[in-house]
Amino acid sequence: MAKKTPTLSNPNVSVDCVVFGFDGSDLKVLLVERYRRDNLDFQDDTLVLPGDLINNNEDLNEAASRILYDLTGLTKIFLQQIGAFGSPKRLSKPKDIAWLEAVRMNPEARVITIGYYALINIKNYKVRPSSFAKHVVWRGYDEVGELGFDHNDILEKAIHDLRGQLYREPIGFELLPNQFSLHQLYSLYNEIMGGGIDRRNFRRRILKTGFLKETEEYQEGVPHKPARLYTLIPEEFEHASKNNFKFY
Amino acid sequence: MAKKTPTLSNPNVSVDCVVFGFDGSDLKVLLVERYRRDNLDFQDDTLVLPGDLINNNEDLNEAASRILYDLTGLTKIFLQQIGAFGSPKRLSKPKDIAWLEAVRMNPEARVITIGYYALINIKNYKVRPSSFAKHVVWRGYDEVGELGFDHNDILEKAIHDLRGQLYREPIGFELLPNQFSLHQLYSLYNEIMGGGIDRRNFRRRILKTGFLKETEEYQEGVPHKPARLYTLIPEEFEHASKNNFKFY
DNA sequence: AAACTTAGTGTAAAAATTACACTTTGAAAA
DNA sequence: TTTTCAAAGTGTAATTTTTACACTAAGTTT
Repeated sequence: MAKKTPTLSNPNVSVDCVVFGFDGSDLKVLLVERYRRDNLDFQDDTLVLPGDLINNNEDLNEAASRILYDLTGLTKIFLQQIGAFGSPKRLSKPKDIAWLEAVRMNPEARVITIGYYALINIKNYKVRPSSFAKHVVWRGYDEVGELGFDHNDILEKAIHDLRGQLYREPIGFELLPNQFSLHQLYSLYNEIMGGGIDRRNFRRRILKTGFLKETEEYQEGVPHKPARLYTLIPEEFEHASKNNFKFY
Repeated sequence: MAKKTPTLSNPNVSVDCVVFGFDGSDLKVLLVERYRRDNLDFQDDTLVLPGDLINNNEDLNEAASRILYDLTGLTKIFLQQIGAFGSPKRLSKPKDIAWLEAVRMNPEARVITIGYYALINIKNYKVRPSSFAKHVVWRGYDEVGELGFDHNDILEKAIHDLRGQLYREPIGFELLPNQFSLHQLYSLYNEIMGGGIDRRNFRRRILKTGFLKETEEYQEGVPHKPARLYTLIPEEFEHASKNNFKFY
């Protein structure tokens, strides 16, 4: 049996990323059409989370960063590990098997995957002229249908952890532009949490935390009273992130 | 190169368990002396968390359960995954390398490990007459020194997650006998949280949750007023576990 | 019988949370 | 230029939750 050229990638461990974006009103997830590395025309029109086998010399977070860089061209993305998914049956749907056989060197290998979620500002994202590019799609969180592999499980865990973390750490700003209105921030929280947050109380609370600074800038081009824009004060933000701070 | 007999275990993925126990006043962790599977006299007197490579046909939780069963003889242990640890350098201390070379089929293999924590009632645990037995030791959480591999990182993440979970889910009863006094429960919470909980307020709050039922039993053999014993009401407990309940 | 140890109970003050409605501002339409 | 529209922005009272804190009760040991 001719030995294939050695690869750096580890056949047993992959990383999959749930990339959340926010367009001002809806929480979105970045999905890719399953494709074939050496034949971009091959596809089985199944949507999956972006992911890849890890390389043997690379840390798990590095692998996730690499995947996100390939996908978006962005570096320094907010990343959070959500755990390992390792059911022996996680790759056993017929279409999944067919895809693995078409693409992987060891299609029968046991693969456990490490899930991550990432938060990115959707405006910073541009389709890259990379191999991924034409297969990428944003989907509203509520419109994500059945994904390949066990990726619906990973997505579910991601939203669960995101919600939990949003409650007690001041994350979520990664999803917004550098300057944002309180309404944008409110919409973000309200959307991720599934609604029900009082607008006025939210405003009071978030200002009381002290990690927002008002700027002298205002919204432009809106057909109503323009809202003041705010920025994050990084030091206060960091401080609040420790000391098991509870925001909401 | 002669091929070794095929093994079921996957060379790239392991599971390590932080086993917490409670003796009534101190939080303890179960550690094992690093040993050699085929030569129990071999040991390098380094303490590590109990763990093992996973088998290819086994789920991650199953692997953790298997390890805990081998170690304690207990089944149905409360288990919580805390995530994957995958630094390429995690097995690179000289002593770690020496041990791997003595024990593993592929000592140079990249191994990522999935961490778990487990809660067990220390009274139910008896040293098993197994290969593990003579290498097992309970250590007070505060007295755990330097462990092999990256196991101090895993321990740290475990206590962090345990504390977080204790705040918002009614776990921790696994560490106590079936019937327990409120003082025992209080001590447990106070110890895990690192102190500072008001005894009277704790009592009021935990009773208000409604998942404790008072029994007609009392402590015996204590040199003071005996405390009433309580049990958990499983249904209420389950109900509270969902609905992102916040206890403390 | 006295001393000791832990069990068990209540309340008042402070802080946090909730619910809720009207005025302001700028752009667009009439 | 006036009117309309849409979102920005602001305050308070009632309720609930949290906190801090000290004494009495009951059983065992001396």
